[in-house]
Amino acid sequence: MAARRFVDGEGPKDDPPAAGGKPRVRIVDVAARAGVSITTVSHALSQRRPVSARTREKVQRAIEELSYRPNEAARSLRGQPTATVAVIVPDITNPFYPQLARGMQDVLSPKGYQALICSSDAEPVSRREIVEQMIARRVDGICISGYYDDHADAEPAVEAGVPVVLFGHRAPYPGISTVTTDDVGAGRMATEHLLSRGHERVGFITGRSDVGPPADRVAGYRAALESAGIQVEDELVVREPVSREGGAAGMRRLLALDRPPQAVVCTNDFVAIGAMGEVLDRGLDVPGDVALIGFDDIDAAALVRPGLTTMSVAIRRQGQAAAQLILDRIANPDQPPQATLFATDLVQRQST
Amino acid sequence: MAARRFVDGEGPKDDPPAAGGKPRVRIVDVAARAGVSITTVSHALSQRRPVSARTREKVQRAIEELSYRPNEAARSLRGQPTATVAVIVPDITNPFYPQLARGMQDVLSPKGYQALICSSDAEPVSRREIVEQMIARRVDGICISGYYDDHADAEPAVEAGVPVVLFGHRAPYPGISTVTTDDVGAGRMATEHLLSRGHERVGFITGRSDVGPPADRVAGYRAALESAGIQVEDELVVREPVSREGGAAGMRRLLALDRPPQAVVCTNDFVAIGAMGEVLDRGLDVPGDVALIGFDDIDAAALVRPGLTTMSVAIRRQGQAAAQLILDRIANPDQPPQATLFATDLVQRQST
DNA sequence: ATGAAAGCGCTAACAA
DNA sequence: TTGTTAGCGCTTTCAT
Repeated sequence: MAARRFVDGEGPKDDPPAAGGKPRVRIVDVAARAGVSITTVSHALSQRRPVSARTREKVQRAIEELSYRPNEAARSLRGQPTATVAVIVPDITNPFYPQLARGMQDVLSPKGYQALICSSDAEPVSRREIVEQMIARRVDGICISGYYDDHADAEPAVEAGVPVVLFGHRAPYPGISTVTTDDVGAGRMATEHLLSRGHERVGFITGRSDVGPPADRVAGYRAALESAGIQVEDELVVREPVSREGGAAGMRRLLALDRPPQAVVCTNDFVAIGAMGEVLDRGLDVPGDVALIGFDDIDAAALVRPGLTTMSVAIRRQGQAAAQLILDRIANPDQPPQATLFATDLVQRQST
Repeated sequence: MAARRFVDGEGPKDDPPAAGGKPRVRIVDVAARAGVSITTVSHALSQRRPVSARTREKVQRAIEELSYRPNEAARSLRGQPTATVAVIVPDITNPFYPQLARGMQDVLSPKGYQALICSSDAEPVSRREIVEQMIARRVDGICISGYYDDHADAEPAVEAGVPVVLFGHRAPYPGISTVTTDDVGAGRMATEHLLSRGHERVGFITGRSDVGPPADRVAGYRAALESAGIQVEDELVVREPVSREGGAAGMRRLLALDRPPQAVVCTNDFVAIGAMGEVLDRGLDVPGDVALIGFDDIDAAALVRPGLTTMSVAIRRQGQAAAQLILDRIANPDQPPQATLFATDLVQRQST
């Protein structure tokens, strides 16, 4: 599907300011126009020292007439804060992260801060590289999300004295605040929900990693079964890629067992939706033959039919908390780092 | 204007770097450690003038030992490009835009550019404000997406000589390149698909706006009907909010007609999924009783059952094109702006 | 092949 | 209340 592409009408010399654009208006230009010194312009802007009403008025007008806008590079070179916070995510197309970013904006924007969202998905720029770049760009704070328990990438920020929040990390670390979901609790709650619906054989489709949220959720699952006096059977816990296809594959393996489970916990909603598809494709019923529960409450969880019961991680609220943590540390750098743990909510739909 | 960026009493304090973080390593530190001048360090880094192998070696080592990283603010103050491109989107939680951003990264990242994604959803920061802020931050290019045919917000960038691409705009404008979907063609193709399946009464659930993609898609729908010699009936075109709820509401209205349509075009996938839910909730069949087609091919379109037939806008590829356009103009600022029009693809699933 | 020094545009200490 | 001026850390002539 090649795009049809055509050159814009005419116009070799349509625009007089052919290339490059006009040279930018500087503070001296404003000062000259207003008939004052650059210091006065600077202070009229920052309000950091008294400026007579009449002078401020003149400066204001000059600024508008010239469309002046201070050069941020020069400002931050002088040590001014940039009023920006970097939000580093591993994959912008994973709907989880935009929600996180939105939550942060909920808090940052009213305070005059701009969130710069950086996605590290596209090589060759590594996450650490982005962190260092953001420090070099003088952001006032950094939120790093996505990989588990790896604070190495946050170190440059700590060293540079830039407030950092690690998202999804459990281990607090000197100088680093964390915001985390209680995944063990979530795994337990999901499993208990299934048990309470009368299912005794409960399976679990998880990822291939031994750490991070997927592993914690399995731990919660095991704990719930043990509390209920049910033997944990290894064959009921299958590992597959964390994706829709992985969910389908996992469900195929579970259904192929001699005694397949009546209910399955899936490590996230994509996996659950894939698993659901597999069940429905076989002419089986959800939740009649197999009940399903996922994690995250992505948009699609409410969109599929039957609606997917899921553990909601309130990601947006977590984003808000992360932003607040960063703001707090910007305001008070001496404050010790904090670890915030978020509980999850069961969102009951039709799949259980 | 942009003078005050902080809400009263909020924002970064003006106190000195009281705690946290060693002072940053500067180029002089590297020079001292390597026993050379800062000029040499600079050139060892930029390769802009020959440096003896031995000297470069020394400088390299000093840089590593000190973890030196050039201050970007100082660089861009000297007029250096920042190797960053701003991607401004209206709503980061709309899955359309992350795909766009990802497409841009596909192209930007291998060239060493970093995409800074800014979402304007959170008030009070307006889109224009973000554009100006990005210019002040000296990005090398800006991609603005989301609102229709409003190039006002792009003007500051044009004036500043910063390459801009407008996404989703049809009207080329002096100094501005555009990337657009052929929405009229898409509306026509969707409608023709339905007609070719034997449906004669085809409805349309659209948004409330008279401009932009939704309106264009309706125009294509009308054109297709006319080409087929079918009378366009106004009652078959209903306007509702562009959302899942809107889709359900629109479908209710269509089903309440004396002669309801056998097939319905929905202005996007959310609307279509809402409409689908309404049909299924009544015990009717999709596509047996009502065939449905949407636009955009969001993730959920493949996830729902029956799978939603939809017009795919290849958003990621459009992002790539937009990025390439920006890169081209960075490389050659005198080049006239271009307008790129993207055709759409029919993605056939089970809803038609 | 290497250095010294002049700014880039801004803020703030110091003067008036 | 306002102005003068010294840098912030870097790149880049212009010398050597």
